Amino acid sequence: MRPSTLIKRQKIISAATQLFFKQGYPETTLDQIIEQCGGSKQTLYRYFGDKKGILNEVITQGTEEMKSVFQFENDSDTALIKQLNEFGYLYIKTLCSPQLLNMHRIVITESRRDPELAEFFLSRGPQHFHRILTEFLLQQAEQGKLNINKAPLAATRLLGLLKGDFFQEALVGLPCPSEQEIHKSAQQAVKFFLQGCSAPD
Amino acid sequence: MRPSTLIKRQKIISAATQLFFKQGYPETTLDQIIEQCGGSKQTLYRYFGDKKGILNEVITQGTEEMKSVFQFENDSDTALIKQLNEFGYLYIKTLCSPQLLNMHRIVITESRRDPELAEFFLSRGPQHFHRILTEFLLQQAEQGKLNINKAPLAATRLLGLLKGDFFQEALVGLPCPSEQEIHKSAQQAVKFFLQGCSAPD
DNA sequence: AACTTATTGTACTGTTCGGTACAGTACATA
DNA sequence: TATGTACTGTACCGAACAGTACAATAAGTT
Repeated sequence: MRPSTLIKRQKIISAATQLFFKQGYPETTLDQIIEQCGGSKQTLYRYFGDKKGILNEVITQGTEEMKSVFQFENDSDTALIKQLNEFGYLYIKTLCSPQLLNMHRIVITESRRDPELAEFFLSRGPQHFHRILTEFLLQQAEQGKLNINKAPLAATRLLGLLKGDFFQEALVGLPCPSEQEIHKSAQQAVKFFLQGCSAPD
Repeated sequence: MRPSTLIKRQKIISAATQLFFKQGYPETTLDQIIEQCGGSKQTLYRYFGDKKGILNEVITQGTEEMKSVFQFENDSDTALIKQLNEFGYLYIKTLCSPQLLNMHRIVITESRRDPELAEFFLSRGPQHFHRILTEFLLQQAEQGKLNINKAPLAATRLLGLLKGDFFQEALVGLPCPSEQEIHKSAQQAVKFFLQGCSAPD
């Protein structure tokens, strides 16, 4: 494969990503994609087979980017609550970002036709946050800083509290919360979470 | 308006509801609706104007039904935790029912074109639960059975915990939880909630 | 340069589907 | 039984759009 081919391929994906996330998947026509990135429809079919092939690539790359959003510091000096607050903030912010909201919407719609898409998206996107949070909580519990005996369940609790405030509303198109609101909401949810953890499961 | 007209109208709505919730809104054609309930396309346009007019009616009636799902007993003898457990169970069950999931999906997709649809659906559907829970919590707090000073926020917390386990996954098409799982999940969430309430906001 | 392979642009196909036109039929009311 | 209104069935229109055919052209390779 020529290097120019790879560049072109990436251009198509970028254009498609932009359009899918702005207008939605069924609303975006192949001609629009081409108009944006140049080239010919024929090329598009050569690279991706069909329209859904493009979508798969868009979701793949989109979720890939998400993974780099957050990592817990392995710094045992930083206070637990501070780390959780930071995590909560980034979680809400990411989940309510136009990009992830649109990906969610597309997956919700298209998963009917392609159930694998849903699992793929979930495990790479939202569940990624669950995994790293679980790992962190487990580690904190082992160090005696946190009183939980089922880390995955505890992670679900915290994520639920964090999602609770805005996610459902944002998904149906209500305006996203401001930075300040996200910060405040994350802090309150974390506080509530830690209080809830004070008794055994 | 003749009585037969009302019956016919209702038949169309029922057929549309069934098809929309089974296949989705864009996937359902007007001809399919007619095939199911008899009559003519012309009648359909006479009653509802266009396809979106049918959808509005479907959402209206669908949310209306939901309101009758749950009411707190005004029985101060029944234990708080028992009432919350029952509420939690019905909340998860309703939210993860095929009917409400499909309504959610449709609203998520269509709200782009019709933002009012989202607000309409939210306030009649999901936020209805928030309202009655808030009212109940307020009442319990006044009776000194619960230590909260911001009932709406507390309601958001509990609903977040309840949603947390299954909602996001169910929305993208993963299999719905069993009765048992819902029961267990509701109980655990309620317990966590009450623990979290033990400190002031 | 000669040759091969990848790419482009344009035009086209086939189909789906919301919406309309219209002629004919049931139905209610008087 | 006469008359106007509501309904039905069928056929059609027009637009949108995924996907294809193909001839012309650019880009690599030797």
